[in-house]
Amino acid sequence: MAEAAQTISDHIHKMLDDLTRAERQLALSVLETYPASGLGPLTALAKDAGVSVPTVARMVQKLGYKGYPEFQAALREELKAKVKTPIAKHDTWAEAAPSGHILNRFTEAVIENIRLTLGQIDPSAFDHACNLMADVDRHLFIVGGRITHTLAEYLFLHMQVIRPDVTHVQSTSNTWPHYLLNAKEGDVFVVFDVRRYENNTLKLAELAHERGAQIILMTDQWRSPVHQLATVCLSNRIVVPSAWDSATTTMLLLETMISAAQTLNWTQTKARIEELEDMFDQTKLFRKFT
Amino acid sequence: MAEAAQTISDHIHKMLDDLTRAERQLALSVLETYPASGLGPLTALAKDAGVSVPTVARMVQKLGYKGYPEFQAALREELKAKVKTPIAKHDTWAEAAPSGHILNRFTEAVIENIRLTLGQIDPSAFDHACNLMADVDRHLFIVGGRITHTLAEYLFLHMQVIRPDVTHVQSTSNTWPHYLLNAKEGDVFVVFDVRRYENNTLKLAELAHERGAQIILMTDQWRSPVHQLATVCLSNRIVVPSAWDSATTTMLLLETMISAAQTLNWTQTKARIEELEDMFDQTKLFRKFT
DNA sequence: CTTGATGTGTTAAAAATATTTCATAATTGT
DNA sequence: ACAATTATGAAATATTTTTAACACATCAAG
Repeated sequence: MAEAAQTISDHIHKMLDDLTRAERQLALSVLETYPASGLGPLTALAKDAGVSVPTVARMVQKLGYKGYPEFQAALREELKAKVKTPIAKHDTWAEAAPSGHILNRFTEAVIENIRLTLGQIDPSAFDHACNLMADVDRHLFIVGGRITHTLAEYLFLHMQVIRPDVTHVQSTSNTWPHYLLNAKEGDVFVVFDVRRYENNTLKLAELAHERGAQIILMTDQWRSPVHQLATVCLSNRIVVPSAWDSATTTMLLLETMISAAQTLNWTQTKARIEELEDMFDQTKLFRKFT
Repeated sequence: MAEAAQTISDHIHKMLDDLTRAERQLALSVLETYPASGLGPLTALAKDAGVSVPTVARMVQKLGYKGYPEFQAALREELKAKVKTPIAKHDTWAEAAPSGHILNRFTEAVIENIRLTLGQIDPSAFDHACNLMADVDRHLFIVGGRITHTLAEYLFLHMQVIRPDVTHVQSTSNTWPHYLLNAKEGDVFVVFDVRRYENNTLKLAELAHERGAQIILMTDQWRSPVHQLATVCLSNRIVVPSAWDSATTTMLLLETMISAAQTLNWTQTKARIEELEDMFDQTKLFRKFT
């Protein structure tokens, strides 16, 4: 199947000497705008290269493919593989473990999730979300669900240092309506909702939206119904070889947002960190030396 | 012509809201291995995405193309243009953002952390930790600190489903000595302690160790002093371009351990999941349909 | 629970694309 | 220069792919 060694374009290069005039003319045309030209219809390629239709068919057979469609399929495979970054192909992450070990399988999946998630993010929407989160004129509410409340709290802990007026609301708790009383127009809600989307979370989002609040939604690739109310919707890939979904990609995005928000608010954040450190010193919560 | 925005993938992304369920499922599949999947035959794409053939035809029309071939032609054009640009290197994760954008800088750092962390893990120690965690004859205590208690709780929520006898202890709380009363020889403590190592955590670990418990430590590359008491010590890289450290790598490792533990205990886990689902159904906590 | 509207998949017809056949042109060796 | 060989393209055929038509299923409103 012409899988001699490397890429198909290399293979064509090597074959160039064994091709006839018309075929070579065609081959060079294919290489000219590789691989796009080879992915179109045979007829178009022939016309483009200035050769006849059967010439194309004959050349791909000479290259070792059964027919033009098979040649195209090979090109697509190559393209697919190429899009994966070199780091994603790194198939053993824990070098000491076999490639089938859960450490490697799981990591592989997570890296792929990260790649896909980041690839689909709209940076301007992301920046907008960070600006909203860092805006101290707006009260910041952070809403998590049954599992995601851990992520919500992680965000809360950091935002609390970065800025004042941050509240952590747990949608599974029946106390959340009380928090909503304080929400006013222009306030910001960061809502976590991944599959097994929660009714409470949706209700909370609806009420917040009615009150004129801005919603930033952290969800999965299938997107929680909350997304219809959201100002910014960040969807994460979460599928891994496990009975549960992965929060790692969401964690990454979250930390990136924290980092961005902290930069936006740096003067204030710095002062607050110092104050916090002072308090830690006084309570002797931490060890003095590493 | 649908050349409204920039790339076709952007356009699809923007359109996502106007698409129906099956169409969205298809669109996501297209984006997954973009652009390769869209360059193959319609039939293959439909099968790949798990939707019917006409759905594909309808979606591309919704996107503004006259038919599937026109859509493909547009993809090829885009591919042709992309290859011409010399910097086709995939060193940017969020392609739409400049390489200096925090999204790319942060992700780059995290991936590097993952690579280094996984590279240094001893698989047999890792497996040993998973076995201990999955062993239902030992009570499992999960201990987190000021920030890490969120990770601890994440682990707790999942382990709680996988097996009975799991307790979440927060070292910053003054109630933890009470939990220790129940700890007996052979029990397992998963302890989270990253820099700004906490005195309370160390004390707790010491007492647990005295009582003959096994300690699994999740720490950073400099390793918490708890490591001297630990049966297994898993150290993570945590440095990122931020004022704080990253928990993403730790989250990855955690989820991998959950996945491994769940496999070890599968029969029991499965039964427990089913029971849980039943209860969810009865409480109507979740939405029935996506 | 029924109705109407919308979405979705199965099937069949239409269109396009790819392959084969064959006649002609170009090339090579004598 | 002439035959033998090989290469090439036009046209016909076969195949695949795409589109259109229809029927079933699903969901929201009354």
